[in-house]
Amino acid sequence: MSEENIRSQRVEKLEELKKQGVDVYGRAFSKKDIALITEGETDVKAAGRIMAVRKHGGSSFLDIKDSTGKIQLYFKRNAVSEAELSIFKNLDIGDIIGAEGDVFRTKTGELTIVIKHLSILSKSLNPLPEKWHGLKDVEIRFRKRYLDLIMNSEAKEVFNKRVKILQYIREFLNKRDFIEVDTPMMHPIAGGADARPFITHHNALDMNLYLRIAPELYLKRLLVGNFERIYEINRSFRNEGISPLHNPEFTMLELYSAYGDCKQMMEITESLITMLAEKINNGLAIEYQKMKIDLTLPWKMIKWTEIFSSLGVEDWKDKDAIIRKAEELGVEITEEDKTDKYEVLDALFKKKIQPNLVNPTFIYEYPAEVSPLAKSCPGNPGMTERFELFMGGLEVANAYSELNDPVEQHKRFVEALGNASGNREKTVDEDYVEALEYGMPPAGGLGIGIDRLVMLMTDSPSIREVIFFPLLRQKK
RNA sequence: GGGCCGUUAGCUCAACGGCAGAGCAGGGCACUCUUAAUGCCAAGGUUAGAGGUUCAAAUCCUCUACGGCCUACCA
Repeated sequence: MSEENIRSQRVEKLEELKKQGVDVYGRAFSKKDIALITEGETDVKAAGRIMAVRKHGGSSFLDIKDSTGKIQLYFKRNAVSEAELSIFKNLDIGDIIGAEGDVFRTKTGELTIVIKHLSILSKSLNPLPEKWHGLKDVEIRFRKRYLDLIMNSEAKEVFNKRVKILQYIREFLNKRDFIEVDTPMMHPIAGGADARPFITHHNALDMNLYLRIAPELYLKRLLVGNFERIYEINRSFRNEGISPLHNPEFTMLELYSAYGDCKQMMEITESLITMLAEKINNGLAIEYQKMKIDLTLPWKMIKWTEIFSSLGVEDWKDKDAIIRKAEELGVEITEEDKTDKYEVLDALFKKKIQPNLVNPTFIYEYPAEVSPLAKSCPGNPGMTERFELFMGGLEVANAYSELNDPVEQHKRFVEALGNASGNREKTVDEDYVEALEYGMPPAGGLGIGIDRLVMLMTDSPSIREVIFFPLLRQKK
């Protein structure tokens, strides 16, 4: 049976019902959530999508599902009106119906509503995927996520958890007197991260704009404006490769606490993530892709420079020594990367260290040259008060004491222009520096990748599994 | 960007050089406590698309599209 034939058969049923005066795409229906329905209730109204039908002549059973659960309906031909019998005859799996009746248990113990009244609330013209095996084709799962959500309870569960994680984060931060703000997503200068931006154009103003790659510089302008504890759960956009860890648009939490610092951010990170693990996974032991992760506090801390000395690099500033070590360890370095010691260090770290960071680990004190927005360590201007958090081999957070010295900031921006790796367009955000010149309080700032956090909390191997509609090429 | 793998009915999968098949869904018939309901009947295909090799191609080759993984890129 071709798809077109199935559809036209269903259209015929729809026309048949319309002819009988049935409103096939119904109206408001005050239903009780299926999960709340209990044995013995009378005249209960339930509504949902038909997931299965088992007909036995005059007696039939239907399974319907709403957002809270699934329940069986018992349809007896002689218990309803002629009009309702006609509706029943023209039903298909996938249709959304409303039913009213009494609740009992069948011989086999299944909670069931005997239908007294039946209405159709939405006719489904396309067939649902197979009831037993569900929908497996990943391409269809991502392109038609609604089908994935209808058919695969694991997928639904992942997104339920995502929703809750966002909700718990807001509760947590609000309780700590942070307020949620929203800042522009269209920036005249792309700043706050080193990433290739998407470019767009405003016609009336005839100006190019960049979709934000990070909200950081706007949030810190708010610190200048006397907002002291702020956060934004933001969508940011980076015009780079797509991978199981990267989607062009992704969700990040950024928060800033005036008069705080890097250390305070560490405490918030630990409290926030352990709180989430306890609420989402009922404890501090989680499993990610067969890795057992223990979130028990305190978390491990490793100084950034120690990573490299532990690998046997005596002086991390000695580029040739690092390259030699990388080659010795079998880490391939492209010729282009060899021109920049941070690229080599980064390659070494990503290949040899990061995969082993299973239990949460703070790597701290990063070089200023790769941290242009972070405050230097006292007495050690080359290094910054900054950490990144890794767990399950994934980078999940990045935080620092915010650089609030405008002269120093300007200098760092200019230096970053020179260091700009690859073919990034770089511009010094003079407007941001000017804001700092009015005085920004010392502050701690923290960024957490929400998508990756959701991956960890739901044991999802790919970022596409935790984003409702991941970007895919257009289907031709 | 490069490499490897995949794409067969609406869905889940067989067939792997010799007539393209099954289960589910859909249609018909029977059946008033079933739950992957059951039994019987009938239907459903440009094997992702294009080209090539061959007596013969879903199957081998080339290209294209889309997807997945790896890699590259990535503060």
